[in-house]
Amino acid sequence: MEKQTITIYDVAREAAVSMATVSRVVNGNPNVKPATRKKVLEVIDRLDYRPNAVARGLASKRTTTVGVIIPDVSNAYFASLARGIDDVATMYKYNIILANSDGDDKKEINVLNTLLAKQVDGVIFMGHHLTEEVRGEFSRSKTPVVLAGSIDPDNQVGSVNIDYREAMKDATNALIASGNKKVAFISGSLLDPINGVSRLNGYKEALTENNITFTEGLVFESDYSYKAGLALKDRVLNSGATAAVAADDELSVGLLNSLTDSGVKVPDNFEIITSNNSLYTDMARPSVTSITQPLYDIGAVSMRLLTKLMNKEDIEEKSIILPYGLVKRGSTK
Amino acid sequence: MEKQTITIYDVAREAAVSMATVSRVVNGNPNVKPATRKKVLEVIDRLDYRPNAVARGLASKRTTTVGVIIPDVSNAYFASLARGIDDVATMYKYNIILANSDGDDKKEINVLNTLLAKQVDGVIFMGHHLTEEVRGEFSRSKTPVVLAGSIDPDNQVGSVNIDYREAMKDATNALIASGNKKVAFISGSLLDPINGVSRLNGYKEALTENNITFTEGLVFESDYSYKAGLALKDRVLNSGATAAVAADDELSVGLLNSLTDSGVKVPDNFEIITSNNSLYTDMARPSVTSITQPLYDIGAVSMRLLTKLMNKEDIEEKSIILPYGLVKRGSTK
DNA sequence: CTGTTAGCGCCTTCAA
DNA sequence: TTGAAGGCGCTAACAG
Repeated sequence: MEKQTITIYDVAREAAVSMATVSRVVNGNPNVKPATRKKVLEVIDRLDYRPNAVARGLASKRTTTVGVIIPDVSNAYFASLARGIDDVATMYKYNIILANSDGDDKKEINVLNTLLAKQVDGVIFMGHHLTEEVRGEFSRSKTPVVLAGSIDPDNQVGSVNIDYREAMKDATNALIASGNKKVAFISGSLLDPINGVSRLNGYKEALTENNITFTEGLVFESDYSYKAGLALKDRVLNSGATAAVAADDELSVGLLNSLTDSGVKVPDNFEIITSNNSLYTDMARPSVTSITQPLYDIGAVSMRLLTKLMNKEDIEEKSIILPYGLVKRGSTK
Repeated sequence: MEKQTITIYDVAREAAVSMATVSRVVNGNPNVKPATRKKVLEVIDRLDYRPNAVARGLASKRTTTVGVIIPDVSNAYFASLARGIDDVATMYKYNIILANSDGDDKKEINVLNTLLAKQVDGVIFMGHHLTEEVRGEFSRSKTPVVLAGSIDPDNQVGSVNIDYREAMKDATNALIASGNKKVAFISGSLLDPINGVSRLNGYKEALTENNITFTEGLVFESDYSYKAGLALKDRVLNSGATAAVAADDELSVGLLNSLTDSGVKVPDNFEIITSNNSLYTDMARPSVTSITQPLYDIGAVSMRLLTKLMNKEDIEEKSIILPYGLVKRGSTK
């Protein structure tokens, strides 16, 4: 037989009070006489009573769990965000349902729907782009949403990011300042606004400021992976580039290693600046100069923003921009 | 006002059938005449009805969500496991509530309790050790549990691992075979059975087979981090060791880099074999020879095992051991 | 193949 | 400060 689950009703009977009273002490409602509270608490302890959160969720319409849609937890960038999210969630007594989407539109929609079916109180979305369909679901649902490390061109939902455009501009300028005339721009899909709009524009602005003509041939659309970086070497060298700004660390280290392994000296003959300042940049030899992003904080602040939204608090600004930096390492002169 | 949530009752009314019938089509019960099924489906579509999973959970006593307790998602090793877990969970229509514990006993207990309060159908636990308290909760609860990449000395719950002892023995033997007389053993806390029992025993066995006397001075208890690896260099060199087997990749690369940076040639003057074959081992220069563990699979198989447990299927063997390997890279001769 | 009827365990007015 | 009663939205026998 199933172990008899003990309910609020059992506690009420044993303590000789009503369910309502038990409910009150369980939920910390102050309107209970200390004496009865104590009595109830004792019975709860004796019976080892555990409130059923599902029943509570049904009755109260709050589940204290939020959905987190992430492209891939095993990617260091997103994993850092996720850690920040969970820590703040825990702090505010929420749990997170984590779901990997691989950045795939269909999966995102599916996952979002099951999350909403499970009545999550809020959703944090990470992804390289937002399809119309996903945005449609967001706006038709009453559930608050925050984008973490992801751009929303329309700015309809909350979001937390750094200024990718400025950061990329700074990185490009730094490379130009050290004498590079041809700086390659390497990113993931340019269809993603974070690359095709924010970062690419920052890159172009730097060129313009330095009177350098933009060339399509120096733009490389790739994959956020170490392998993709390894594979990029020849194309990059053939383009005549003597430096590169890249949107991903694994990608950058891949490029760096294949360059080094084939005899190209970094930074003497080729310089690299990457974007995420993950552990990879520090481990590589030479280590990689990088834009620094407060990844953990982006996650943490996103979750904090979401708690406010769920709480229907007034929000000054739904689109939060966090500061970035640039840390110089061995891959630049 | 809140957007009026539409329920199974609304659909029943509009389709002129009973709630039971609607429930049947929603749940794919075959006992419904195709015509009525079609009719109901149309109404569902027209009303944009979404079943409420919380209510379903309360009524059916199944939430189709499992709890995953993880020390730290931003650690590459655990993140890989987590990805395997989520993929298989999705495959079987489950979602995962992910909770970071930092390997802290208190947090583990807390998290486990809220997970159980939320009526998860099962739990996957990852952690370096299992406290008595946690094991107590496991056994007193009816909820199935599987340990992923974690040892249970008592073997009371399901688990999926590799044979850490044999793997470490092989690695140590390889180092001895290439001429090293003094091989350092570097791991996390020796209080964790995976280190203090499995791995250390494998290391000792290798020594014994080669008539080498075990020395406490060659055992280094450290932290699973890059920094800890960097900090270990002097102590390791002072011990007279000419090689090391290590239990963690970040740790290993830290040691490797601080060795290289201070002029010690790897592998000529010092050899290293690490344990997890993460991307770090491939990115490092020289790259690091490693035991290969099917991390993703450990996660995936754990979740698969859990589905069987939740389904009350007969299990041949609750403790699954997956194969490991050894991949030679630049850190060994 | 379909409908009726009880709950699942808890919260939340509304009275007392 | 406490209790009674009515749901929350859905599933699960059990009839028919």
